[in-house]
Amino acid sequence: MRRDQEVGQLMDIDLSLKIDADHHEQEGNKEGDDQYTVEKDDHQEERVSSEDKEEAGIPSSTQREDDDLSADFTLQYNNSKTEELSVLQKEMHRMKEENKVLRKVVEQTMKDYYNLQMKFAVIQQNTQKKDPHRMFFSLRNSEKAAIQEEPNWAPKILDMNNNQLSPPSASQDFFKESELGLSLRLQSNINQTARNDQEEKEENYNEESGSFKSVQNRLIPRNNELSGITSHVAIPPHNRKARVSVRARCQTATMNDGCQWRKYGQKIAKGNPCPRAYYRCTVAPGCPVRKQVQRCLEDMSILITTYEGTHNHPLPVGATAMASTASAAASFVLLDTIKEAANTASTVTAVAIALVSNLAKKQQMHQLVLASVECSLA
DNA sequence: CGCCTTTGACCTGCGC
DNA sequence: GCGCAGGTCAAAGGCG
Repeated sequence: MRRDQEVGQLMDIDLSLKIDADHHEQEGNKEGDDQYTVEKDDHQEERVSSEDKEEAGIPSSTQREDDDLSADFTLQYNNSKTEELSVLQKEMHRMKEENKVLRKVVEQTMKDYYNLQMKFAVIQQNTQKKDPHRMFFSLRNSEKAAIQEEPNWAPKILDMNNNQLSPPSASQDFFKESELGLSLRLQSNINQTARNDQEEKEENYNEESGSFKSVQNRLIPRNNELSGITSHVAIPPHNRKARVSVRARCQTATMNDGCQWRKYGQKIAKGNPCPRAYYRCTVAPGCPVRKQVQRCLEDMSILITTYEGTHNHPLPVGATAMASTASAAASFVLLDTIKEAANTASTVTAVAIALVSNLAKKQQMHQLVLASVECSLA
């Protein structure tokens, strides 16, 4: 019901976008017409002025020189007006072309949205069949890929969800174009009964062990597959601290997430020569939030940041603004535990999204941030 | 001087 | 119980 409202809101947004685009086009045409009208008016005025001059019937015998000058002036005036008219007509033509392009973009966006809606419905049905507590959704901001991948897109995601790993081909297909892609997933591990028990035990074991390596191993394929943002939030069983890990391309030692951190330790983890740094939140005294930062073994440019705990203070402005994204995403889901986990992940999710946003602004889409958010058990 | 990083020691949980 | 690995503590030193 609430998701329907969200979808409805999205639809409203898209519809308004279309309306706006249409409106713009109309406005553009109207503006063009207006310009044309103005031009016609100018011409009429011009003609009227000429006629007025002719009708004025000024004596010609003694003022031939003045008449010649006046004729030259009128000729120049007409030439400049003609040039101006042609420039304006070109401008109008250009604007019409621009409107066509914009219209296509809007139509593409609408198609994209419609496809996403269909996919969401399919995913919803599948997840409800498999496990009523496992929610899953994906949002994408793209113009072409969604339509191109239409037939197999949702099943791929579901396979990825169930098997943790997905075929490499899926990764290339998923974002084969260097476009901005956003993918956000919420997943509940509570009362999981769909899969066989052994598989569940193994997965829970990996998560419960708190092993960074296990988390990392699960994340690598997923992020290779998504050249955008991947947020994966797994809700721990009751009375467990949510742990959120983020993968992002970052050249600096640590990601700026809006909070203030104090380093309190460093370790060489087994299986990764890169040292793991331990940080504690120092925004407020006694804040229990900690984070671990480590370079990815497979790709040193990727920084893996793992957050643990919930802030006992309001987030700084930068972090708060970014935090809204995951919280909004969490509102899709009714389970409070999922919301809680999303709030835990909110800052880091938002950081990744902000990074992507900045890169997009700078038109550096080929350097898309790879980010992944995952809640595992503490 | 206060805050931060570094780093070795210590604690804890888990598997065997 | 022992060993291993992850996580934390706290002293020492650096920096502004």
